[in-house]
Amino acid sequence: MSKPILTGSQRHEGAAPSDQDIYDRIFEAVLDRRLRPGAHLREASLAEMFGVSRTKVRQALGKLIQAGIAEQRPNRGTAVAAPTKQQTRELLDLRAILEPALASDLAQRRSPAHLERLRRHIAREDAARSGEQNADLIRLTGEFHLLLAELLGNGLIHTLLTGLEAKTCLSILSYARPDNCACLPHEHRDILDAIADRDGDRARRHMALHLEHVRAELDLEERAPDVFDLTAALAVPPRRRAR
Amino acid sequence: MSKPILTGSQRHEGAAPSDQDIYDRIFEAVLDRRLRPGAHLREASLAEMFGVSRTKVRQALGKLIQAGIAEQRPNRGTAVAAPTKQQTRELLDLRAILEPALASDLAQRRSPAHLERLRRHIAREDAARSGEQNADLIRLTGEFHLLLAELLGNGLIHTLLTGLEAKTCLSILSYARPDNCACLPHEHRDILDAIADRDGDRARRHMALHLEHVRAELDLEERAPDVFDLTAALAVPPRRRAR
DNA sequence: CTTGCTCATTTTGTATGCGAACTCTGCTTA
DNA sequence: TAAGCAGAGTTCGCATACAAAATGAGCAAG
Repeated sequence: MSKPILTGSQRHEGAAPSDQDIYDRIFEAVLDRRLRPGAHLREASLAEMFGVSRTKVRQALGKLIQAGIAEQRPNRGTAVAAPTKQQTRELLDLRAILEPALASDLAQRRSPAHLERLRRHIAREDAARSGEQNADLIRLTGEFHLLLAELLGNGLIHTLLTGLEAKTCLSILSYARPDNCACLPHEHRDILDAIADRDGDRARRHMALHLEHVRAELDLEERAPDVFDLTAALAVPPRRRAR
Repeated sequence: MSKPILTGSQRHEGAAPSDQDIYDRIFEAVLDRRLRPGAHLREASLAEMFGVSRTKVRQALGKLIQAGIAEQRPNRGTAVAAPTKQQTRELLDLRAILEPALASDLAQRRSPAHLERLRRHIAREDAARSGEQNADLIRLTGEFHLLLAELLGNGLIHTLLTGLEAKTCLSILSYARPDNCACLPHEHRDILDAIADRDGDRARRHMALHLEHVRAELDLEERAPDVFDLTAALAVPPRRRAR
């Protein structure tokens, strides 16, 4: 029964974190790619880290499972979800439907304040890219998509997209090709320019193209697992564990 | 400590229901509009009904809250969510983005088996309509939209749409105009016909039109609540309680 | 050297108990 | 008559306790 390692909520230093706080902390860790697919979420460890009982941790884990961020195997605990290739395709299909439409909508109803926030965001992306701050860059490129939803003012879509972004992180960690480069630097800017011009169709096309490139950087082929040579089959583990 | 009133899971008569079973039961009740917005979900009652402890009920409620189907007020328990007009507009905006695209996609890749299932479903809708089985009709018209997602074979979208459908039920119960008629009978058939013709654009347009009609049947105006006459303000309660 | 078994340890799943917050009812007081 | 207060009763929030299941180590047998 040692002191909690992590501080409580953001508000009061001494307040016990709520289950939502625990949920958010784990969620953020997934977004920042510090938690990899398959990572085991042991209840006792989390309870000690946050300074609460397992009951609260369990509620947070239940919500993560509900959101598709974590997976539960009976009597074997909870782990960060490891999406299949099929699930990854479904995820990208959904984003390909949603986000081009969002970009188009925003282009048509944007305000100068919207534009200013988008410009500031892309400036931060550029700064992180030139400064070689890779962790920041990864986070910022994800948040660009969330910013579009936020500027649209639709909280439901923003929440939905936040979950999709987290799942996308897990898919990327699972299936990124070894030679993957980060997002092409100009793609977010192309979308911004189209929005600035109030050109909905162009914004839609650039977003669709951008998402296609994300997909192209993943290896989503369903290879036939007809390998009887155990050594060859198991020599290269499919990136489950943390390095 | 009486015997559970509701039977356990669908599988084994004597098995204790899991939290997912409890979640599903409440979810179905929302879809069937037997649970109205604001209905109180008392933990002890549910625990007794399902023959489990409050702990499991609490997990199910936590997931319902996460899904946006239930709302929690601190120290005052959990209730079925009562969406605001703003949330209802956001919900319909999202469906207006998603579902026309789904209809279009399905039209382009449909198989004869798909068509057969859609036809059978609409036949059941017609039967319920002519037989005056209103409860069945309401359920079936909702399930039509889920069937499209199911036929597309995208489990993520199907899950998403199931949640949106439940929220739509809650919005309809909250804001349906008093003179609302049910869905126009031909609209689902129009969508089916366009899919049968592999006409993606027509399917998209009919779905968009259908969703606009759903929205038109709701009263989503934000009236200024500047009413100081309490009698007039409270004489017509905004349909919270069960009739 | 491998395979199969047993037992201690760890981890999860569920129920129960206790304290805190809220609601409701009835009494007091102006 | 209406407002305010106090008490009991109810319901929720959380931690703890205990039972069931799985993991891993160690040992014995083939």
